[in-house]
Amino acid sequence: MSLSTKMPALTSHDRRGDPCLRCGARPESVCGVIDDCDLHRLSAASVVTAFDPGTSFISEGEPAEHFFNVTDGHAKLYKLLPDGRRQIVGFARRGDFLGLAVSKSYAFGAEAIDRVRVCRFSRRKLEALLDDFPALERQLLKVASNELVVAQEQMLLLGRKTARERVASFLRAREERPVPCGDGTGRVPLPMTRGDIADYLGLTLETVSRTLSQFKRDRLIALPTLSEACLLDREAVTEIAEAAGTAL
Amino acid sequence: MSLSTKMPALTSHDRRGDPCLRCGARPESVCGVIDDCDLHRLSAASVVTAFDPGTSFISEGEPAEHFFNVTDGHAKLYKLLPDGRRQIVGFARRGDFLGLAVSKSYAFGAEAIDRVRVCRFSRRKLEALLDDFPALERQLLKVASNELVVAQEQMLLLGRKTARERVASFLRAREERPVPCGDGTGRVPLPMTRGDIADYLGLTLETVSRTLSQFKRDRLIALPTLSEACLLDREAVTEIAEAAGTAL
DNA sequence: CGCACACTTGAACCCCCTCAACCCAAGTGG
DNA sequence: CCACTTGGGTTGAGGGGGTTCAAGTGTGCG
Repeated sequence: MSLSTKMPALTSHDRRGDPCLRCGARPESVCGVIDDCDLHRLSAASVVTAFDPGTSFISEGEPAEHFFNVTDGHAKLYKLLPDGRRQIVGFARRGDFLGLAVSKSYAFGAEAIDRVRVCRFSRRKLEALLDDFPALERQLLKVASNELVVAQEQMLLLGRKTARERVASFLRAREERPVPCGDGTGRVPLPMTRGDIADYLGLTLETVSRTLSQFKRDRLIALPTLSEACLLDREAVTEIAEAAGTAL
Repeated sequence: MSLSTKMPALTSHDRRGDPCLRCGARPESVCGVIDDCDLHRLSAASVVTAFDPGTSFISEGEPAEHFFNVTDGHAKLYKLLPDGRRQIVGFARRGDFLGLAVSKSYAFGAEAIDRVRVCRFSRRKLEALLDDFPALERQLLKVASNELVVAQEQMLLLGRKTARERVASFLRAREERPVPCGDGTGRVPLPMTRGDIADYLGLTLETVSRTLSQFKRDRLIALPTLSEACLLDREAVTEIAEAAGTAL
């Protein structure tokens, strides 16, 4: 990748050579609020790293020395109980910022699902960046607020929804916006395992599997491969997810 | 509505009479980061309001025009499903900032438990304050991050803990720091009803009641009144909450 | 191919929910 | 002062949704 990028000797203000400038994650990430001409500050503060599938790159409870910006791949974020019970608190994809939980130690662990690429910032350097770019800080506040809303929605799911409703909600939430599945039905990539989905929805993997099979039998979805679902009847799935049919 | 609510005549520059200066919530709230001499900017932007018990002062889905800073009392924050199922996503007390979820509409409803007093800010005025006081913005980011950590802990509770573990976790989390109960055992104020606790923990009120009774029978807690618990055996309750005894 | 791992499917069980009765304290009004 | 109401809380019996345990069935990759 790095070969043949004919770069004129790097000056602090580089014209087109800055890696952040070409980063595919930039438009979907907090970096988007930084002007092109300031991007070199970002790239100077960050280290690009990649993790193989299954690699755990954040450990719950460890000192939080780094922040991560995911530029490619998927990761699961989880919390554990001493006896091994696991709750996945979120999945991170391109553009997601990890480590927002500004405290002494990480509030959750993170493990790569497929091959994950990240920009890593040290705590110190990120704080310096925040001082210099108020827009970045405001963007982080916005991101954190949105995460909070998502987390509250998940609490409703975990506390009050049935298995059917949870799985339907999950499918709707992970549906990709731009890419419909064949004839306009929603395409849902599922890079994680059924067990991961179960630990995200507060169910067992058997219940997730059974419910997906049920949806398939009812022609609500199709499962062309293990790692992809198609919403054949978006309307119906949405209704189940929002528990709309059971009202009254 | 109520008697004798004489609001101190508010001038934009009050010398020592600034209500924010005397506000008991200030040290526990985001306002704490504002210098004394700038406090008048805060009080000028806010309107003090009180709500009777049972009053709903935020409705989920309504346009989010105001932010609230709770200065006294307790409120429950909740989300509803169409058929009436309810999930309480948090309880707000003195110093808590509501409406952080910066979006077009409120992500949850709020209802006063006891008599609640708040400072109300319009969205527009708050944003102006954020522009002028970067420290306030940073503090909000900190608060939001902490809320996120709490939310993730609650996801673990809702998704993976047993009823016993949930109730024990709740008691430990709501234990008041400074005021021990009599002989050093932890005092836990419970201004909310059993039904509220149940909707917070993803249980039924019967299960909450049964579990509390069980704890009482086992001499782990005492229930001197309906709205107060005492942790007689903090150690044991903590162990149950963290599922520490069940490991291996 | 063939192993390994993930997923599916089935049957029995259990924790918590549902439904229902009862208790108790605080009003309220005659 | 007591009968009645009301709202929250407790306790009990029975049932159900999801889990647990246990085989099977792909499916991807060496």
